[in-house]
Amino acid sequence: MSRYTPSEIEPKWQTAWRDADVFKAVRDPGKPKYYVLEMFPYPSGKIHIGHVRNYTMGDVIARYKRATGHAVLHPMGFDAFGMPAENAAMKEGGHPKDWTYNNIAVMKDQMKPLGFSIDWTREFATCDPEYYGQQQALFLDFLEKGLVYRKAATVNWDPVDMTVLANEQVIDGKGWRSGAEVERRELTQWFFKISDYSEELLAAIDGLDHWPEKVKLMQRNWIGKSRGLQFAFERTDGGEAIEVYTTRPDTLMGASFVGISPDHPLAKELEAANPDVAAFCEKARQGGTTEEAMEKAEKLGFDTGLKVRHPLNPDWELPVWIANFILMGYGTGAIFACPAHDQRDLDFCRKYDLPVTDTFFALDGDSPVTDTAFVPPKTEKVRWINHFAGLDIATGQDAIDATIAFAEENGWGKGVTQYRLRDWGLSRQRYWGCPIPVVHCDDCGVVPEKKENLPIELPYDEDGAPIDFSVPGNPLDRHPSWRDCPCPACGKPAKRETDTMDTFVDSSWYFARFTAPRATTPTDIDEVDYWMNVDQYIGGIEHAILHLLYSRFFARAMRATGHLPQGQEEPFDALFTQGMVTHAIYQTKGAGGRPVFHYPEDVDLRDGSGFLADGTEVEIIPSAKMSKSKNNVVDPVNIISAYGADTARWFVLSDSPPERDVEWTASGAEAAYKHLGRVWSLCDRIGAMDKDAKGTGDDDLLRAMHKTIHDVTMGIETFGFNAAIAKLYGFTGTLSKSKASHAAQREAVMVLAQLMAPMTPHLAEDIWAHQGGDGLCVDAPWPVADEAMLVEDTVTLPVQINGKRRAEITVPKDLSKEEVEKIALALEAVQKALDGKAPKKLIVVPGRIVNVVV
RNA sequence: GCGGGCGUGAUGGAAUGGUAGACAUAUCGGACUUAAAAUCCGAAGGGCGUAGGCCCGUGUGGGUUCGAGUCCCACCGCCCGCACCA
Repeated sequence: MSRYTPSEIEPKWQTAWRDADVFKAVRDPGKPKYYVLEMFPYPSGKIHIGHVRNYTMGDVIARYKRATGHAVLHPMGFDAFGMPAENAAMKEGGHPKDWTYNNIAVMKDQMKPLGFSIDWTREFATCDPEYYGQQQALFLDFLEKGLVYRKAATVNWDPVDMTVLANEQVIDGKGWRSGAEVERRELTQWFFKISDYSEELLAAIDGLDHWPEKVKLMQRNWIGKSRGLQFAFERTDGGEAIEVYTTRPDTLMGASFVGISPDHPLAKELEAANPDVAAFCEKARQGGTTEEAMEKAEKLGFDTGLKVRHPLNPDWELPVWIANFILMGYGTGAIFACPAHDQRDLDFCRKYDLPVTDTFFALDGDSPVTDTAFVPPKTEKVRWINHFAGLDIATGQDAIDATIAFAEENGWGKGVTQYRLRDWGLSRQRYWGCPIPVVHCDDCGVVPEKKENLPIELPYDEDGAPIDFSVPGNPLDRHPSWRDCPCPACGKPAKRETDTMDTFVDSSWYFARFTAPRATTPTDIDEVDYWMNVDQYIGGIEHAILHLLYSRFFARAMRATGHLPQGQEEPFDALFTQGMVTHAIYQTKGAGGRPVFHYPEDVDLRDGSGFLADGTEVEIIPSAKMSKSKNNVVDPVNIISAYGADTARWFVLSDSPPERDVEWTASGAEAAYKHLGRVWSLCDRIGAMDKDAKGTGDDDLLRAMHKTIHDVTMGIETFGFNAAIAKLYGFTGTLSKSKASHAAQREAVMVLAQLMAPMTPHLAEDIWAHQGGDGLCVDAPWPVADEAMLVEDTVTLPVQINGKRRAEITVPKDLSKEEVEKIALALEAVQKALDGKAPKKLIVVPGRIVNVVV
């Protein structure tokens, strides 16, 4: 052995691990269990360098936990349903199923050379009938428990593609694929009753001690709990009173008008009777339901001519308007407006010339502004100028609480808790998804499919003819025979539900399925009881809300239906959100000033500038997200063939903290490769030494080794992979300069191999074998730092004068404070500073520092 | 608008309130070489000084402390999330 050749050693050790079956997850009552999971990939057909970083982090944890005596579960699968497969079929022909399984095969071929410690026997794809059949069983259990229901809902409808679009698929009010103006349509859809758990999902966030604060906050905001007052405005015409909800009941004395949503029952009633109202509501409903669309929408109002009475003063009449900015889905779909203390209401009132009261709140010692609405802060002291009978002065939240109490006492309103969280609409008018296992029968209505008929499989073809995916709409809907089936209740001919489930459903319970992937029920209680929860979950911040919230809901719904034991309703004990791998963009200006993007291999980097072959300087935009159109994508396959998996793994962990983005640079990858080569030659050199060679500095080397064990262990435990790698660089340097005995150097290099093993497992294994280690490195227990070796006999203390370092002294580690003081005071620099006077103060922190205050 | 996070050399970044800039990249110098590459050794925050050394320095300003990159307050800048939610 003389050269580091990853292309030889990596396959060799992967074979050795496979032959020894070392990564099979085995329940072992004698060991603590550890379940580490990375968010599983969508099988796009190519692994991305971001996947490499994600799975490498998980692999470091998994290998480390294995070495520290845990029974580890580290599985992998594919989140395989979804639109890209259908889009590919539409564009290029072929079948979504073939496309998906081909991609899975290709991606596995790309992942396996990376040497992850994955138990591949547990692999599944969510499009396997075996998996989605169990998902259908879960659905039926949820249905029975009342956790799934059908209702009419407003959705984004693409009239050309004839499908519902998710909000993200609506761009500027148009369908992202067809370009057609999106309509809002009432459709009967299936919903998960996630709102049943609003309070529980919110409250339990407090217990997620090992989740990023940022993610917890995003979830709290998403659930959006608010406390307010609900009450009714009586109509002067004696019609049904209008219920409104407000979080600022304290502004009631400034009410100007009552507004209702165009989707409010009253608006619909008026619409039927009056074409003008109908025309307005039609206009108001236009545009998508996206935030973007609503942001741009102009505020529109329509005076219904109706009047209501103020609850505190029957003589005070307010007009009723229909306004496009009022959402039917929040509160009661009706509001009262207080222009003095709400900017949006003020804008509306000015536009339509509605009454505006004086402000009646003021900050203490501060006069309210008159041209813009003054929003009384909830948290600060506010003086309440006008007041209700019996209520005088209140401050902030107290004013709100007082008004609610006042309304309840007087019987005209009640305190209500609202959540922003909506029930989860799961119906998709798509082929490539999990069929919803229900049947529509003319006599029996909506009937659940019998469990023994599961899985309800997607039809591959149309009774022998290929399915035509180029026709818009859902192929299931026009399938000649798949729809037809007997009613599970009465046996008469009936029709299947043709909607499929949102793909987020698939990823909401896969973590539980990994514990028993071949079970004939959704979960095996013994297995989930042993392996769940996921001890460490790792993935991108982009899933901070939906995927994680849905999974938390699913765990609760699975608990309610007996698929998870009590106490496992929070599936992820610890969550880590990793940053992206970025790459610089190299661009020049082309015709018409349009940017032209250049591939990294076409750019010559010198002194921080980049040049093309013809000498043109390129503009370098650092740290950009990788994008095909910007020509800055790094393909892991190329990296592995050039440098090997260990280099790729080492590099994506080095330099940047794992939660932050890391910029891929050619020089950085090159440096990682060189370093691994140096470690290799070091091992080679030590292997060639005379076995009985004596040397000097054994103690120093072994102390450095134990310090490194300590630091690297801490680094891995705290996700400080970049810092752990820096320590390993340092220790490699120490070892390469060491003149210690062969025995000491051999010990050091074997520990080095073990410490590097989670990051660069193949290299570690090879060093281990070369030095004659027992068995496989992967089976060796993690080295333990000897506490005694971490403490030096002598310590070097900095001596500060007034907090600035001026000298240092080297003293025995347990020298008394008094002795240290004496030595410090005797220093020339200290004597000079003291100038014959006694120090004002003398601080000695043993083993740390001396500070002389003059 | 609301909420959160982050500002450290040329660059990515280290640093339980205790020697700021570990480690790495880029740069420069040296060794080896006919030469280059590779490899190895070394320098390097800024300023002043021949030197011993001194002064300044973690976005800006203040505060707490013997001591602040780290804690507190205000401001500036950047990034992210949410948002017609009544």
